[in-house]
Amino acid sequence: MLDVKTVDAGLLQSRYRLTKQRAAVLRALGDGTHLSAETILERVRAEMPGVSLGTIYRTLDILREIGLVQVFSFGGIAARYEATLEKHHHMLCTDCRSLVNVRIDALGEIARAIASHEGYSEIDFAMTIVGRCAGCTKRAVTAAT
Amino acid sequence: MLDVKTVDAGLLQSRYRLTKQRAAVLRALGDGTHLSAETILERVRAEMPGVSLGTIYRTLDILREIGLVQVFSFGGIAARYEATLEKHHHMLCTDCRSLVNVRIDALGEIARAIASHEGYSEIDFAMTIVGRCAGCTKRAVTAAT
DNA sequence: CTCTCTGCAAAGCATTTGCACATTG
DNA sequence: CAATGTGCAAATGCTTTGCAGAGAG
Repeated sequence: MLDVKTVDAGLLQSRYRLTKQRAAVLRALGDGTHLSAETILERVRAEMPGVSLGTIYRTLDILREIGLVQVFSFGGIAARYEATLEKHHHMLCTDCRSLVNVRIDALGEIARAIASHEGYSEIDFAMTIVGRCAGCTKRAVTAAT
Repeated sequence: MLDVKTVDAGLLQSRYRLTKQRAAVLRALGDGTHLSAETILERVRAEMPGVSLGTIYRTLDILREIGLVQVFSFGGIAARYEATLEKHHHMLCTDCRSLVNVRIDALGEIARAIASHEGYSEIDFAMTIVGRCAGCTKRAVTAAT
């Protein structure tokens, strides 16, 4: 989890302030990963009622901008937010929609080689593996019997 | 481009009919790739006014279901549709939002290894490289001078 | 004649935005 | 005080859906 110092430093470097709402969003993100804006709102409201969804989105966008949170969005599913500094990829279950982080170190080299070959600059890349997780696979097999 | 035989066979295998509208959607997709539903609508209406956006979406969904079109969707951008049977990945320009296909054969093995290690079944995977294309990079550099 | 398809318009969902007021440094 | 942040509600953009009539086998 991100500590307050890192966050504060990040915000201050830009012109942003560390308000109660923003701190609450970070706290909400802290102990869980891959939360939707809606879920984050619920968590934040638990300790600070009256916070609006708009503020959640605005905060998440700032945090993404300064690099403290990463966003995962994939066809039609509401975006999921995660407070982390580590580059990683995702594995998504098509049944239960659970999301798991995976590190795939080999990708960086591959992606950069392809991108620079095509003249692309300021590269980022994201790999998403889509399938049926172990739990859902077992459930599906059992149900079929 | 997909020929009518392939399409018709695909549709007939399921309970779907090859209507004029569906044929028009396929024709619209044929010579261009990565079209949004809105663009497809324009093209279809050029030869068949009165077609509705709902029909476009319904058709695209059927074509995806039977495997004749692939959908690319990425955070906040309208989905792009492409009529192709070949597995591939994408490179997206953050400035002009152009989309380019890339084949990265090495990924299959990597993805399958990771997925099966975690117990995932029925795997698919998608890599998206995000950056600034050659054209936009040049333009940005020129603008900065 | 039955089943599938279509256009239309309305609804849905996630996200963004305008505005007046509150808060911060 | 000047700049930034907030809640609220309305607006947006993309996509889906219900329905009644049209078309296909």
